[in-house]
Amino acid sequence: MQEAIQDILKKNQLSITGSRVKILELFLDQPGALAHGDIERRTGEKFDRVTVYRTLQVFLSKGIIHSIPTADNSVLYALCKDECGEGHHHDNHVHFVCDKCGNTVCLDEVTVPVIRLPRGYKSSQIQVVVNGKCKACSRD
Amino acid sequence: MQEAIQDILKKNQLSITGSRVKILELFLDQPGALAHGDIERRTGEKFDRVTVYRTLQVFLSKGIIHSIPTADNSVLYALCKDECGEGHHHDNHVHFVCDKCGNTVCLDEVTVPVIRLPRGYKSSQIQVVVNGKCKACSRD
DNA sequence: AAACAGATGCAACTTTGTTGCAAAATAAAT
DNA sequence: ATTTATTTTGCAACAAAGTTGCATCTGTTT
Ligand SMILES: [Mn+2]
Ligand SMILES: [Mn+2]
Ligand SMILES: [Zn+2]
Ligand SMILES: [Zn+2]
Repeated sequence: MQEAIQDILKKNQLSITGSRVKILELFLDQPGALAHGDIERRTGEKFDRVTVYRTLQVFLSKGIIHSIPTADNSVLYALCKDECGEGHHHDNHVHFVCDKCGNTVCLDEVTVPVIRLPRGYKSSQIQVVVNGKCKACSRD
Repeated sequence: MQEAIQDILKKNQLSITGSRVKILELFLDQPGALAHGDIERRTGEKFDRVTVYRTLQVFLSKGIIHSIPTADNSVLYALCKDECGEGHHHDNHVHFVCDKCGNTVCLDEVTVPVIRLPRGYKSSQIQVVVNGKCKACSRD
């Protein structure tokens, strides 16, 4: 685990620091997406708010995490599983937001569909966010 | 024009006030989506910021406008063209954000596709946001 | 161990959004 | 047309979210 984290940081030419290790750990420890606030809480406010912002920005620009748009316009982040790198993200999967438990997850196995646009429009990226009940919540 | 606006407000049992008329006018005057900030600017800061927030909230709850999630998590609003009403929105169309001119539009003729979810997931709503170049911007 | 580059924390600030309340405007009743 | 009742508005104060500059500290390289 600690090794995997150090690998990720080294591969992206980032120095290994407390906040980066801890925040990466949070992402690797659970399957879903995290909001800035979640991270502050789960680190026990050990790091300055500004440091968390900057760490997320660096991870984002390096292609370690990607951001997820949601219907209520809160900012969520999740680990990139494909081979994303500095500048080029390929996270063309669908995101799912559970209305009951609030969790947001990447559905890596569900790729975004082709959208037929009207004449003249050129698409560069497509974001699909599905709301509903997740596996756990639709059982009961 | 003024009549159409009054009709909309009456139909939704809203009193006819300066801010509501002016803000509806803005939406009717142009084809795209508007952010809160756009509205403040285009009204020439004639109305209090709080009034604009409350007006948008009322319009949203009445089904006069709908909100659009974007990749950069800014909040946009656009007129509902279908028959949306208090509580029930049916804005199942794709949204397009132009990376060049920044405009966001409703592609009313492009309906959101069916998404096959993994076993156990139940969907209640699907948001599709396409980025790229709009008709005007892809010409040059 | 020393030197350098980069990351952190702090303070100060901006932007965005919310709430309570008195004053003003609108709608309804007389 | 006036009065009354109901909404809406603007203001002030606040809270939350995000940004920037700068001095200090930490990690990396030699
Ligand atoms: Mn994802
Ligand atoms: Mn729309
Ligand atoms: Zn759930
Ligand atoms: Zn354009």
